[in-house]
Amino acid sequence: MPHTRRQAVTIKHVAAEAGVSLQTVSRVINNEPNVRPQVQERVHAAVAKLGYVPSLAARRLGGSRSYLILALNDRDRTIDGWRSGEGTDWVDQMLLGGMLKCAEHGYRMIFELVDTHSAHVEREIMAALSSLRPDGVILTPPHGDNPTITELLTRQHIPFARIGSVGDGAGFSISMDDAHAAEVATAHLIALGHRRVGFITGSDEYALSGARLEGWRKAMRAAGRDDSEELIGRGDFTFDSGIAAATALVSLADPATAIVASNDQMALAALHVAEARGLAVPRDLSIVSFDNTPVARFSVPPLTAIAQPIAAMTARAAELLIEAKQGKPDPDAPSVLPFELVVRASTGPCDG
Amino acid sequence: MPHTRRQAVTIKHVAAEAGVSLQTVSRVINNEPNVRPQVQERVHAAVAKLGYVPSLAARRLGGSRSYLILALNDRDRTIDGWRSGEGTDWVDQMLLGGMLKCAEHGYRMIFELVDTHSAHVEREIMAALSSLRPDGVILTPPHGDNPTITELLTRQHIPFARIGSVGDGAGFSISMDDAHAAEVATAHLIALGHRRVGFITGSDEYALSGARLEGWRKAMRAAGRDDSEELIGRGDFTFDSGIAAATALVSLADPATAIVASNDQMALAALHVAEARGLAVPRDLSIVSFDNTPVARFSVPPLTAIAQPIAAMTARAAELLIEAKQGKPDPDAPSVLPFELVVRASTGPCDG
DNA sequence: CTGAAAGCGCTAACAT
DNA sequence: ATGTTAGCGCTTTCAG
Repeated sequence: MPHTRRQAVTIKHVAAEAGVSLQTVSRVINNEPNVRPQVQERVHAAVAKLGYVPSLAARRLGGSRSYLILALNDRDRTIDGWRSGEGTDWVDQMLLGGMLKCAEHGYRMIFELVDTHSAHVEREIMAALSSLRPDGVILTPPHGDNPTITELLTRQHIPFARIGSVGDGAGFSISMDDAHAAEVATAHLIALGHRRVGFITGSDEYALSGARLEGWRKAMRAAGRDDSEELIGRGDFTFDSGIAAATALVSLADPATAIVASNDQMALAALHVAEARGLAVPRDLSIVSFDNTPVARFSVPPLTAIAQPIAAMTARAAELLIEAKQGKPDPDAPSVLPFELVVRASTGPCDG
Repeated sequence: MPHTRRQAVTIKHVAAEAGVSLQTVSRVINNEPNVRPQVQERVHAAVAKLGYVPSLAARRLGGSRSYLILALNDRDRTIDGWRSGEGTDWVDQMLLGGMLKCAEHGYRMIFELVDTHSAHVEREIMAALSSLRPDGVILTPPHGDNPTITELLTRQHIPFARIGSVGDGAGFSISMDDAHAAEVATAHLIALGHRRVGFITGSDEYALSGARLEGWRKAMRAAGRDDSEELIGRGDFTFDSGIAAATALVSLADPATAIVASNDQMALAALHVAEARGLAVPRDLSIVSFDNTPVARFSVPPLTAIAQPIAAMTARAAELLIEAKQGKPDPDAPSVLPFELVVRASTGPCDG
């Protein structure tokens, strides 16, 4: 095995080639001021000629930046999604938005799974922070709502972005308007003539669950419809909880003719309940879901759904974190990105 | 902004706490010999007490290992998959297998997109190598079959693994038995009574495309069936190419009653052609696909498919690369991992 | 079995 | 506007 310890071409080689000092090369590659255009030119030429690319490790060790953004996802949920092979593409959309945005700025995104529920969250995260020293951290739901995590990051003075977490507090809040999305979904059903629109909530562990419920309430009230508790099914994002909630909603004395489910899995459960009960979708029961994961388009019928801008949110998160390290002032408002209601075949006029 | 340059707890602190030299701590955390159990004990205690975790950057800079495995995927194909939102979960399965295996060994997997077709592949890859100095590289199809890439890595003396690339040559070859899988898929159809089984190939850019075709041939011949050119549709993994190929196969004077498609997209195209022609699936046309991405289970009818062990292959790749750095001898045979034929509703008895 | 010294490639702080 | 110096936190030599 050859000596792989030494790097082929280092800043020294570039400095020699351009006939300047190390420092000047460093200044040029970091776009710092106080270098004459002519010297810049020469350095750039040397860089190109030698194919020089700075060592991430050396930059991190010598300087105050690591050029690393750490994305933290929930371990169990993520692994379950992967194992199921059902195409929950949260991670893919994050990579699409986050990795590409990082690359634009010469940063890299590193992906890590941590267990929100574990007593060792702190230790797990501290280990990642110590090892990597990332310039910023992206928290995905439900991590952004976990005070143990946000406080740890605050204490460590590491900038972080909370995706899908709407409360204010430390860190950038990046979300879509969940309440408004639920309102739009519900209004869509009301406009189709539905009077009894049920709602299936997500897990309380997620702040957005409450926001979505509020949106449904607002739309129902605005239309003068009943928004009493019996129309609210308590779910936790799992298929099974969707079955229970949907069953209750269609079993009411005055049953729901439409359901808004807080994610695709629970909407699929509603579809399943409809079939078991001999209810045609959308004729007898209309369904709208949240998330718009790939299954939404392949179910029978395909689901009308609220699409979350996951890629856009992650890209924005990366951007804010990178700018924060560059000393740009924080934005004065939370970033709220546009969602989309994708209308498919699971919603139709009320038959009742 | 506080001074974030200094690490909270370094090897020095551990050494002081344990009353030994830096070196001894280093030996202990790297499981090197020549440390008395008693001293090890003390060091471990100090590590635990202080919550010490070594800095990746410093390890890479000081030593000869980076504890980084770089996974290289095809840029266009990957981004298209993400944007389409159709749930191609190649990347997820890679992360499932690769990230978790890396984590087991204290390594990290970094994910990077490079454009196989670009004239700048070399530059793109060299940039990643210079910046990261990974201990190993995982090439996914079609990178493993691209000599520009494999030669570059060989020249740089960086261990690499080729996933889904069967030729021998430098680097670990990790694959499933594509030929045998095609044979099993074809035999499944023959056993159902099909005589005219068509085959839709993948792009020639992928070595596995040829292997799959050979498997089909072998099964057809073994059963005494016609394996002439007219039963072979040339595809390139795209939906459109699948439409053309499937159309030709069902339009033969003696039409195919079953089709093996080299991926799910082309199988969906065959499904589409069947519907347009008024052919019921599986009654009039049976279809088997390769890949078993999430769409395969959500199509109507769901597709019988060959499932690739992507997670297992990536895990194996990571394992071999890590062992290579640790000086373990290379395995004498390529790693061939088991595939699975998942039987769903798109295949049935021949009606002809 | 253990320790001391040197240096990895870069940036920060301080000259000039 | 540029160069010099001193580390960053670790591993690799080399001495004991």
